[in-house]
Amino acid sequence: MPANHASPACRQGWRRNRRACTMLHMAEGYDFAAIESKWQARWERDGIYRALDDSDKPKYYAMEMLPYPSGDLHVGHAKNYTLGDAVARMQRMLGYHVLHPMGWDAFGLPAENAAIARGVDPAAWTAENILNMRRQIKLMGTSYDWSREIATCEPEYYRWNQWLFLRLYGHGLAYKREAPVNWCPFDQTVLANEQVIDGRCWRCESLVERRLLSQWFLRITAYADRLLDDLAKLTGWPERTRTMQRNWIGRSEGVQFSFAIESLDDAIDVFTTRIDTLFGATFLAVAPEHPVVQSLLRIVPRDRAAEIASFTENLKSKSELERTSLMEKEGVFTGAYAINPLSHERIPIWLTNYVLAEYGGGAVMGVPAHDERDFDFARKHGLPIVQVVVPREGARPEPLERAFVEDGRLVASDDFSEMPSERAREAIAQRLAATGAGRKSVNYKLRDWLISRQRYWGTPIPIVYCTACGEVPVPDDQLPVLLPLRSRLAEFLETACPKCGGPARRESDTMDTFFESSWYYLRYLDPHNDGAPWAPERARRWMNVDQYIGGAEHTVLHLLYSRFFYKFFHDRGWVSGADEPFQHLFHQGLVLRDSEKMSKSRGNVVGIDETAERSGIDAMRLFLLYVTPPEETSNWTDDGITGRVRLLNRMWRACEPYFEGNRSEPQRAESNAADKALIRAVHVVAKSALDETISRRFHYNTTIAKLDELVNAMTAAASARPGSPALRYAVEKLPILVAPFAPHIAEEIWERLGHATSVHLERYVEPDEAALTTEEITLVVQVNGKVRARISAPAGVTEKQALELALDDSNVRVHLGGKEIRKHVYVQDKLLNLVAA
RNA sequence: GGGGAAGUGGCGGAAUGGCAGACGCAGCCGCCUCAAAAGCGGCCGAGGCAACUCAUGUGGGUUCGACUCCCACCUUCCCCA
Repeated sequence: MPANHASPACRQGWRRNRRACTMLHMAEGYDFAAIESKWQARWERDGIYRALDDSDKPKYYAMEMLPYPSGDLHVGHAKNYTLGDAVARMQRMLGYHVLHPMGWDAFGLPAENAAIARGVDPAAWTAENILNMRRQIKLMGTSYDWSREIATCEPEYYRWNQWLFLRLYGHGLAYKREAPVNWCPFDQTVLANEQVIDGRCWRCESLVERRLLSQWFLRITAYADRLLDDLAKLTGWPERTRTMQRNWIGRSEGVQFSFAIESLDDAIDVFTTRIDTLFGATFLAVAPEHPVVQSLLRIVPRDRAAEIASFTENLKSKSELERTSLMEKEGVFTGAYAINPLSHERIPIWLTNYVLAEYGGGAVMGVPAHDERDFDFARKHGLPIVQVVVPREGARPEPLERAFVEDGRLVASDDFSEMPSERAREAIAQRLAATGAGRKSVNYKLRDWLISRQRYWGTPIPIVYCTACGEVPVPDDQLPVLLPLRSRLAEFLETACPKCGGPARRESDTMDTFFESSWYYLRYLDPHNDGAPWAPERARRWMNVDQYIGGAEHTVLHLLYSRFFYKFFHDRGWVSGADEPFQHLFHQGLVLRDSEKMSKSRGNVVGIDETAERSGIDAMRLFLLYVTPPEETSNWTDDGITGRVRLLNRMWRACEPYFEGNRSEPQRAESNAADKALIRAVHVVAKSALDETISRRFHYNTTIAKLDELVNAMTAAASARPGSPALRYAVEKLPILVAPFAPHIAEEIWERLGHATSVHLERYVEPDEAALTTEEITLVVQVNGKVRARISAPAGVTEKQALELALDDSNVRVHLGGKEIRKHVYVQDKLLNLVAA
C-alpha cells in the first residue's frame, strides 16, 4: 500500500505543513519530508562522509567554490553544490576515498554594509548567516565532511592569512608603494585591476575613480611567465578560461629604448612591440603622471606650463576606462622635443590622456601611420603622418585613410628600408642595443595585485609603522593581529613597535578577501592545525584538487590569484607534486527564472526551504541535474520539477512490493525478451553515469533520462510480469544507481530492502558489457541516402547477409527500380546504404 | 573593432559523420472513479487519403550519407579593446 492519510508520518506532516502534505497525497508516493530529514540526521550521526587522512584507498579531492554567507541559499547555489555532490558521491562509489569540504568566504564588504544598515556587528551578522546557510546546505543532502569546515573571518583562519602575508613580505613579494589606484566611491575602498569590470566596481557597479594612494601590493608579476606558461599544463580546464587568463597576463615581446630630451639631461623610456615603425614616429606621447613631466616643466615656456597643469589636473580623477575608451583623444604639447635615437629627428613631446602611467612605462612613441590610436590623435592635433611600412606586394606609400597596422615591407627607414617587418624588428633592436639606446624586453598587461582595502571587515595587515624604525612586520609570535571591535579601532591602531618598543601605529587597511580564498583549499586539509597553516604531509596526501567546480565569474580573479599563491607555496616546499592547485576545473551555468537572474529586488528567487517543502530535495537535485547540461544556463520552472517528483514516486512504487514484510509476491522465474531489456536498462544507466563521471562531461541529464527509461520499464514489468527475477534484479540495483543523484530515497529504499549499511558506501553498479549487447539489431537500409526499410537482423550480421536481406525487401526493390547498384556502404549492425543509378 | 560560444517541436533538451526530436514539461484522447485529483495506457514537428515529401537560424560546399565537418551571412550571449 502506498502511504495514505492514516500513516503516522503523514499525520505529522499534516500538522507541520499543510501544503507539503497536500503535495504528498497528490503524489500518493512516499513521505519525502520524513525520509529526507531522517537520513540527513543519520548520515551526520554516523559520519559516513568523514575523510580520513590515512585511508589506503586512492584519494579524490572534490571541491566547490565556497560561498559568501549572504544569508540565504537559492537554487542557483544548489546547482553548484548538487553537481559537486553528485561527482563526490560517484567517486566515493567508484572506490576513491573522497575529500569533500565546505566553508565560508566570510570577510567582505556586503557583510560590513549590511551590518551598518542594521546597526549590528558584522561578526554577528555573518555568524547568523552562516548558521542559516549551513542548515540549508545540509538540507540539500550534501556529503560534506563538516569536521573540516572553515570560516575565513575567524582568527584561527585569518591568523594564517597574516602569517602568509609575512612570508610573502619576507620574500619581497609584498610591498607598499604609492600608485594611481582604482577607487570605488560607493564602497569607499580601492580595488584590484581584476575587480574593475568595464571601468566599474565588480560589486556595486559604481564608476571607478583614480586616486594616488600608498597601498600594499603583491608582486604577482614576478610569476607572470610561469602563470602564463603553465596554462599549457592545465588540460583539465575549459579552453576559454585558459585563454582569458592568457590575455589577462598579456605578455608581449618588444623593445625598451629611450628618447633623449633636447636641451635637458634626461631621457624618456618607451616600450614598443613595433620597433620596425620607429622611423614613422612623429611625436612622443607621455602620460601626465609621468615623473619626467616635472623635469620638462623646468624648460618649457610659462604659458605652456599653465596649460600643462590644467590638463593634468583635469585628468587626475578620470578612470582608465574614460581615458582609454570613452574620452576623445586629448593632448597638450609641452613645447619640448625628443630625439629619435636612430633617425636623430626632433619630435614634439605631448602629454596625452590615452597613455596610462601604469602601463609600458607611461610613455609611447607616436606612430600615426601604423597605430590606430596614434592615427586618431595625429589627425586631431595636426601632427604629421609618415608611412614607413607598406603592404608587402603593394607599391608606394599613399595618403592613408586609416592606420596600416599589419606587418609589411619597410620604406623611408634609412638602411632598414626594404626589410620585411619581422627582420627589421630584429635589426633595429640590435642597432639600438649596439648604441646603448635600448634592448629587447618583455612587457605584461598583468600588474601587481593591490590587496589593501580601506575597510573594517577584513584581515588586518600585520604591519606596524614606527616613528623610529619605519615599516615593521609584526613577528609571528604576536599573531594573530586580532580585528578589534569597530568601536575600539582608535586604540587598536595605537601600539608599540615590535622592534624598539617605541610608539607606533598599526596599518589600518585590511586585506582583499581574495587573499584568503587563494589558499583555503589547503586549510581544509588541516583545519585545526595551530602551528602552521597546514602540514606539508597533508598537502602531499590530498593535493591537487581533482575536481573544482564553480562559476565562470572568477576566471581571472580567484583562479589566477590561487595559482600564484600555490606556486609560491610550491617554491617554499610547503606543497609537493605539480605546482598547480586545480587539475580539473568545471564552470556550471547560471540558474535563471523567467529568463532573468534571480534577485531579491526582482522577487523571483526560488529558495531552498520552499523547494524542499513543496517537492523535496531529491526532486530538486534531480531537476537541477536533468533540466540542462550543467555548463549551460538553466531556467527554473515550477512545472519542470513535477516530472522529477513523479519519477521518484514511480521509483518508490516499483520497489515497494519488495520491501521487507511485503514479500508475498509469487516468484515467477521466466526469462523473456522484455526481462532482458529490463536488465539491459539497468546497465545502460550505470554506463551512462560512469561515462559522464570519468569523461568529466557531467551530462547527468542524459543519465537521468535513461533512469526514466529504466523506471518506465520497471513499472511496465510490475504489472505485466510481477515477481520476475529481472524486476527483482532492477529493484536491487536501482538504489545504487540513483544514490549519487537522489541520495535520500536511495537510502530509504535500500534500507527497506533489508540492508543494514549505507547505500552510499556501496560500490557503483559496474556496467556489464554482456548485458548491454542486444541479440537483435535494427538494420537501417537506405537507397541513395534515404531510409527505405528497417529490417530486424541478428547482431553481427555480415555485409553479405545484410545485402541479401535488403534486396529481399519489397520497398527497397521499389526504390531501386531496377537501377544498377554502383556501390554500397555498410556500417556494422547499423546501416546499409545502396547507391544506385 | 577583435576573439569565442551558441542557434533543433509549444517549452527544456537528446543525437559529435549513419533511423533527427531520446527523456521530460505542457497539451489532447482513453481507462479507473459518483466525480475530481493521483495513477495507468495512448497520441503529440509540418504537409498529404496514402506511397511519400519537407524540416535542426539563412545561403553555399565536402561526403554514399551532414544537427554534426568547411566557407559566407543573420541573430543572441560571453570575453577583450
